[in-house]
Amino acid sequence: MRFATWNVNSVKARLPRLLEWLDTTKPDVLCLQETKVAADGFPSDEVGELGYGVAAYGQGRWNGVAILSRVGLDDVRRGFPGEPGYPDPEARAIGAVCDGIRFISVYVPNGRTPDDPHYEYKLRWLAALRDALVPEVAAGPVVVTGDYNVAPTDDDVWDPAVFIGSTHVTPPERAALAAIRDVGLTDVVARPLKGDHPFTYWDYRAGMFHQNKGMRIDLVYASPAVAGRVTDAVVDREARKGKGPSDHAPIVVDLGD
DNA sequence: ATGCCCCACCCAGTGGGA
Repeated sequence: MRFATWNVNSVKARLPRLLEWLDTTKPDVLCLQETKVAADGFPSDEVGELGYGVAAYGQGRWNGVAILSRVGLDDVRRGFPGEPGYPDPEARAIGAVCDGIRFISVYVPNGRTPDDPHYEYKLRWLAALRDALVPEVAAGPVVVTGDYNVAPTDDDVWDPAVFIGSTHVTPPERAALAAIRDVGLTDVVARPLKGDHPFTYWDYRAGMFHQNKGMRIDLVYASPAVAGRVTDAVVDREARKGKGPSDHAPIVVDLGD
């Protein structure tokens, strides 16, 4: 099985790139984030022509997550028990069982700045996700993947000095990630196609991609039954090139039997 | 060259992203 995660930064703006990528990469399951579209506006027909079913959770202009699968989409769940809102619920998590594995596509709140109320919201959201994952990990194979908006270590940003005082690297955010791993999930670190760091995000501005000044903030957290099947994991930086890319690259993971 | 910000709102400039 091949699965992937991709923050597409608007599924409508990215549709030509998404369809081309699906046609060449052929993942069985794709977890999407920042679809930025209500569920009834999702381009289900277009991806359906490539053989994919869709489970989408969207709210319009902001956020939005989805799972595409050509190996089934069972027991779809939007959000999770105890998920906080700001104050209303936001479309940041969707789960479904595909070929025996529960995939959960997550778009963690950005946090903005450490003194912003959105930062505290981000920490509450991560803590609630951790609690909600305990029974999921006990229930069966699970993959929790998406845009976590946290760089797990200083090696996961292009220059730690630049990020002092910023979100994405603070000890409480990293502790929240560690607490999620501690429920029994492994960080499946992808290999980079270029350079030493498997960055997944590069700012559109100032030629950051071309200088490989990126961050590893898109993560694949897998339970032991899945992590033990991983034969390859790669950041597809080719998808960050060319005309009209997302600012995030997909991560593609292959599983053996 | 991989090549120097983009998205949705909806037409103009604004808020959000990380």
